[in-house]
Amino acid sequence: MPELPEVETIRRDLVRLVVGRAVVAVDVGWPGSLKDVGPDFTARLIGARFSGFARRAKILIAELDSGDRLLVHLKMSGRLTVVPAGTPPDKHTRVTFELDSREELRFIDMRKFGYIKLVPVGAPAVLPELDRLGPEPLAPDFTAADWLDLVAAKGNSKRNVKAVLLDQTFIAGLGNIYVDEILHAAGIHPERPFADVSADEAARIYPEMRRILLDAIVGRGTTFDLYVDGEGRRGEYLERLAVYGRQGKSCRRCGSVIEKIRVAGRGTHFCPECQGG
DNA sequence: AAGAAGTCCTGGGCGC
DNA sequence: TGCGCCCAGGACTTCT
Repeated sequence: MPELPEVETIRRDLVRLVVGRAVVAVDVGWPGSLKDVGPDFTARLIGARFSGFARRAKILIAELDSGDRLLVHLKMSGRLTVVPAGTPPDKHTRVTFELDSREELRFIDMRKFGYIKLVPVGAPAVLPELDRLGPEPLAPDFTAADWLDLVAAKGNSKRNVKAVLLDQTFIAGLGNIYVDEILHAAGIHPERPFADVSADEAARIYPEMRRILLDAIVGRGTTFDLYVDGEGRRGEYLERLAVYGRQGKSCRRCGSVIEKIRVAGRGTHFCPECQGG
């Protein structure tokens, strides 16, 4: 389940492996992966050269020298990997971009939740997928004061704190794994109503959020299930997780048994001692 | 209108 | 052994 650190890891891999490469062919094995794409999808990509890869929240933005862009959302099970041409096909390969380097950029997505959307050159500058997103937690100009302003603006929400942190329009890029990790590090129970979170507690979230996301990027992401980086390697942050997937095990900080409950429709892991019962 | 619930999808794990 | 059931979850749509 790629979240901000996993998508950022893939982005960096693709900058290294794919920028400068031209598309020589496109094979669409499952058209359902393509979103708002016309019949000219394949034709307008062939001959175009990848010029850069950006990221906004969990969305990867491939930039082509034609001015076209591809928005890629991996959702639950999506993968983007670069393999030598002729590598035996993965069962769940949905779209393959053959490159002029005798390599292939493959979009693999077992659960078919992910998508690739073509944004043609000259399209309106405001894109609905990106426009509604909240701030990037790791942006250099996103300060602790900005975070507290954000919290204050949402301060009367009756939703629990986990649901708010998962809300991409509030803060962008967090998903189920890292929200559990951040709330544990900040010592806040995931079911607490957001409106009841004190200013001190809210202030604790900011540094923990930044530290955990940065550490996870350094570790090349978390492979819990299907995630791999641009070269097909697993992320190393799994072994550093404090609570996610550790139900029944002892808390690394206090030794209490980690619990798993359901919050905001998501499996939610927390320490009853560190996070206040 | 905020917030909750339903929806999409597949494979793995479980109980019987 | 094999079948059916439930679970995983991001974010959009539908409901209350």
